[in-house]
Amino acid sequence: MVRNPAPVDRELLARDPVDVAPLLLNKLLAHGRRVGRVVEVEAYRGESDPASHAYRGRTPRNGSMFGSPGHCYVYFTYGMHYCMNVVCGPEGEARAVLLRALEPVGGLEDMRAARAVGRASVPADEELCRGPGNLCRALGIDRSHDGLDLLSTHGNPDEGPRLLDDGTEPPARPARGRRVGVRAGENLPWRFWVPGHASLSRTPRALRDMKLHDCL
DNA sequence: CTGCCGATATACT
DNA sequence: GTATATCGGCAGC
Repeated sequence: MVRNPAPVDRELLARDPVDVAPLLLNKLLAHGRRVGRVVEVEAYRGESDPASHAYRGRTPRNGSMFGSPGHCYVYFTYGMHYCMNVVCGPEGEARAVLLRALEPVGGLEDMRAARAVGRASVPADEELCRGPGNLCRALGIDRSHDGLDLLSTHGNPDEGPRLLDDGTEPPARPARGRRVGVRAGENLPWRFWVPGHASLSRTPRALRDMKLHDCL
């Protein structure tokens, strides 16, 4: 039974991202009419994680990761892509969960239009939010949203990205494995996903086969 | 399906 | 100058 979507509980996020990450699976990310269900995430452990943007401390780019749980960290990378994180706890330790893939569930027309720009063809529905850069493109998320609170409307219900819970439970046994595209800390099993989902990000076969184990 | 390559801004050595 | 929490197009299965 699916309830009316409500903001994700901030207490859920105010913990270590390795614990929070699998609990974000099946939550919703909404931006205006565009809505996607989270199916793949990665945890980054701030200044104690060599793969984290916060490993060498605070900079103008990563400042929002040092903010409070429930806010977002949006960064620009490879000269052309935005990626989005949910800031976790403990407060001020720059820990966060990267959203890597969503299943499109609303506003598909707007997603297709956004993803078609500069491309030869419109992606298939299951590919619209497949990958951390693609999901930001599909939902229209960029650096202007960096640092915003994902759990509060601030009186503007139609402005900014939101993290919602419609009552769908996280998978009982999420898949777990190494993170994608990182060198430092490459063996840490801090990526979590919905097993077998059609909208998972494209990852090298080596990484998929390196799936360590299922958990929970 | 898989892998390789180039695009292109920003951070860091 | 080098690396990067990436992606699309294309070649070869």
